[in-house]
Amino acid sequence: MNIGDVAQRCGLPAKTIRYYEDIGLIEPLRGANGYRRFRESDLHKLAFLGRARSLGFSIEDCRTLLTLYRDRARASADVKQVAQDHLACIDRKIGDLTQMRQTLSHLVEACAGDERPDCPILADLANLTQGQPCHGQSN
Amino acid sequence: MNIGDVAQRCGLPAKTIRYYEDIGLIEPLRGANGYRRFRESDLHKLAFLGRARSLGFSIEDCRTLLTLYRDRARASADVKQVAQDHLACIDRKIGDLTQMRQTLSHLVEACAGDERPDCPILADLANLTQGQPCHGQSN
DNA sequence: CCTTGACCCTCCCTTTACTGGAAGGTATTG
DNA sequence: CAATACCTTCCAGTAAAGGGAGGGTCAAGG
Repeated sequence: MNIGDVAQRCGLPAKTIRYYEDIGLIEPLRGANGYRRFRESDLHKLAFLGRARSLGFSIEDCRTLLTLYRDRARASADVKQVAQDHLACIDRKIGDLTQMRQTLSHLVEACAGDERPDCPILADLANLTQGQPCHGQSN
Repeated sequence: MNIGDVAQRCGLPAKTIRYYEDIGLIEPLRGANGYRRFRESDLHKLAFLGRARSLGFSIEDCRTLLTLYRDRARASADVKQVAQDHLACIDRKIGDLTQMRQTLSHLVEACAGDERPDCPILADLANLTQGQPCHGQSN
């Protein structure tokens, strides 16, 4: 299989597949013409990677997960650890974003949004010493 | 004021302040020795930037917001638009992360986390065609 | 006067996970 | 045999800085 077909089948852009080879996540064979030749196992790995990435795992996490996947003697605890760490990371991000969202939505609601220049959003950005908003805790 | 004092006062690393000058967000003066010399107005701008960045605005948004801030003839509608777009962006991110979180937390809960190799997390990553998880909708 | 240490300067590399494009080789189709 | 659609590598760029090298400057102390 050439890269185009693989891209089609696993839903990853060809560029990304080449990149994954570059960084050593996959090792497709090469034909006499220099084209990459993908086996089913490569396709499988790429699907694994695509799925892991879509769950937000970093490339390094993906590398670890692939290794664990290949390792028949793995402990599921190791996999779980990776996933839990990532979950914690996601929770942190959600928390940060939720904070921002709250502050921002208050400000947006308070803004008239007309032709006049007065704007509580700008006022908030301008007046506050970092980390001390006027309506609660900031970040 | 030298960059160190400014960094102290506005809570941004000196590196970041230099970077903001590089990309044209601020224009501190220069002393005869080549050192940057910051006015109060620069400090003010930097505080503004720090606050805007902490709310998750992109650098380009910050540039726009600073321009609007400086423009006494602005319409608050323009500011509101920027903020609303950003809010929508945040909501999208929260949505994506929440999706991931849900799938991932299910998987983590289902994983024994012991020394045995069997792992529903790996099974999920390996078995699924992209976008079709076994327990509901994926992404 | 000289040195020491704390500043400051610029410049370049690194990060994450790709994406885009140029320049060129190959395979297929008409 | 040409056009088109593949494929190849390499280089550059993205966001928003962070790290560190190599070197200039400033204030204080001996």
